[in-house]
Amino acid sequence: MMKKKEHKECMSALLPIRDTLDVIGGKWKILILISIWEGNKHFREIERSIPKLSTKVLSKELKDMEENKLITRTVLNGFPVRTEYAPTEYSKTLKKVILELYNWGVNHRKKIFA
Amino acid sequence: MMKKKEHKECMSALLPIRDTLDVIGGKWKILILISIWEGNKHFREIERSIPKLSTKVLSKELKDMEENKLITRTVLNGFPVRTEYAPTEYSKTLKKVILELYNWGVNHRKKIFA
DNA sequence: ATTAGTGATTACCTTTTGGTAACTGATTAC
DNA sequence: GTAATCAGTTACCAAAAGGTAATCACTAAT
Repeated sequence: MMKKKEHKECMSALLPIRDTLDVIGGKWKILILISIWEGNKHFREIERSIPKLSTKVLSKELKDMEENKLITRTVLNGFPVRTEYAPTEYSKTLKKVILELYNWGVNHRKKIFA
Repeated sequence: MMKKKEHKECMSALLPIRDTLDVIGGKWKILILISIWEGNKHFREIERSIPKLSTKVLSKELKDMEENKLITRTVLNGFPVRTEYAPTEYSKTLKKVILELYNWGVNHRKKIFA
């Protein structure tokens, strides 16, 4: 009988972390969220507030964020059809997380470029 | 003269967040870090502790993590050349961040699948 | 010399992601 | 009817990420 090599499995409890990273990870999601928090409401407004962000990606990300209940989408009838995006109360629960990411990042820059 | 459409720019202060996500984002980095925190020291050990992780990706991620001072790499001479990976004290500063990601993720699962 | 184990690297291919630009459809001002 | 604006969508292509398998260098036992 071969003795099986020992190594510790460590996959449990990883799903929630993965979930969070799916929601706020990637290049644009936090930027878009912050843009909306800052008061940008309309598609073009958000688009213009984030250099290099394409309509295609914005469109996709907004859908994701709506599914994740971070924003609401309301279509207003009238002169040029306008859509209003607004942050949910729930989205604010991310502020603590984002602050942690920010703080660690600030410190890390110091550490790495020291 | 056209009046320029107003929209709030919001790019400042985003770099540190991006930095943090570069360090811990992606599919594998947190898993690898946790594996090493759990006590796995050697390449094969880490590899086997994380199903579906390929040598190529592990190799790349370990390099990144060394650059970011999250782990140390020591080559030990002797019967089959062994390399030991160990977590740095500095890596532990990530625990708070990861805990926040975890907590938010747990709550988010409840929110979304409710 | 051959075989085996460890820690990788490389070449090759597939999948995913992202960017560009054109286009739709609605409405209103001219 | 023409142009312009808003909110997207679609088709097409390019770049990045990821997976598989083969290979390499080193050592040690046989």
